[in-house]
Amino acid sequence: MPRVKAFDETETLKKAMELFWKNGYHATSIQDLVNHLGINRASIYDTYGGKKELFDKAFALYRQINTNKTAQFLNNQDSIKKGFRLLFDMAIEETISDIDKKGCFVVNTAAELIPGDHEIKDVIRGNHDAMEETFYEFLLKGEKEGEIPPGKDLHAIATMIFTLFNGLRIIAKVQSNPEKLKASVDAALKLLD
Amino acid sequence: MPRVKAFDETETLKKAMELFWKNGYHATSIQDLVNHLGINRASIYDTYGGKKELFDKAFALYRQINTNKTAQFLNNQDSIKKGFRLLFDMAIEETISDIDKKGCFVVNTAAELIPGDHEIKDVIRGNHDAMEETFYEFLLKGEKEGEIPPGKDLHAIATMIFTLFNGLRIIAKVQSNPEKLKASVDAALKLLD
DNA sequence: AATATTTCAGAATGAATGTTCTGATATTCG
DNA sequence: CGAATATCAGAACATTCATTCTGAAATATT
Repeated sequence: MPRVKAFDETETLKKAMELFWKNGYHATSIQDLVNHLGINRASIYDTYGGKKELFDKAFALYRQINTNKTAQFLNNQDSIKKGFRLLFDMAIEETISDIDKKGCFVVNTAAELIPGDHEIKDVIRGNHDAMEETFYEFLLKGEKEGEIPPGKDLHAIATMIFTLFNGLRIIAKVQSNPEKLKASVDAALKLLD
Repeated sequence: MPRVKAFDETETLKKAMELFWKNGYHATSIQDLVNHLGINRASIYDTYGGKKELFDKAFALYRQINTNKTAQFLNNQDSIKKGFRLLFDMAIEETISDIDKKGCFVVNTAAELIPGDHEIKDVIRGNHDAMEETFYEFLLKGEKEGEIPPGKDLHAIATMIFTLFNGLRIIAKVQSNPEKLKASVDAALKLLD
């Protein structure tokens, strides 16, 4: 019977994710992947297909981890305003303290591969919709529980918060002062008063 | 005496700008440039240096055009809120109606070349600072003229508006419904009431 | 007309790219 | 053990890449 698979497929995929996340699709070569994944060149092709297939799988893994983590984090928050502030502060700190300045993989990919890649647009829009829905549900909960006064356009606010979130991930790649960004988040969250 | 230069250096640079803007740095090859600029391969090297030098010059041209255009536009606006709304609506429409979905060259470049390119970060931060200062001055004028009530943290609001602006340029690459984004801008501008 | 310089088309170069192949080694199960 | 499969190192391949070179044609000034 066969020799069993020696490396953890998901674990190795995570390494590929890190590399694509950091350098983007085009600037990551198969040789880079061979060097960092720790598995053989042929095994990459056997296990994941080609470079594009590997990227797609790594990108899907990121989205899954990211959306789950965000939804789960917000679900554990009592206060809506505090919850958003914490979520944003974490994102800011994450990018600013990251030596690699990876930012957000989804944002990076949208910027790099649209319009060149024809299928990625729908994938990313799906991710956006899911994130925005999470934000909206969270806002709705705040309205029901009385933390957010009634009568606000929560859909528009959810879109605006998500858009701001995307902007932060870009700006944080360049901005070294987290306090500046946090102050802008505070300003935005006044909309919930 | 010599044959005089036959092509307009800036005009050709604009074509290079369009190409890099659309496809990014890595996905644009010298061959692509030869095809689109309409000048000879050797002339590219003679006139602009190599690929990276050409990119840097094209990127600088974009930033110059863009910051000037923005400052000039805001200076011609009477109402602060209307001015921002118009600016944002224009940016949204520009990206959504663009077949090439180029978005914003600065945002794209930040996403693609940070952290790989060591010098681009400072260049982009400089651009951010200039844009944010323009926004702040515009807000300050609104406060002085009484359109914006006093006591607001205009620096934080300028950062927040600029961050939102960046987010819009990314989201608009994926979002086909401009009204959704405009509604989120309206929500954000309530901060100025 | 003679000269100097630009621009040209396209070949040449050498390195890097993604992908496939070869053959050896390791490991599992019957 | 023997058969089957995974993994390996590294060669092989065809393509693309950025860059440089060659030599001819075009155009300006003297």
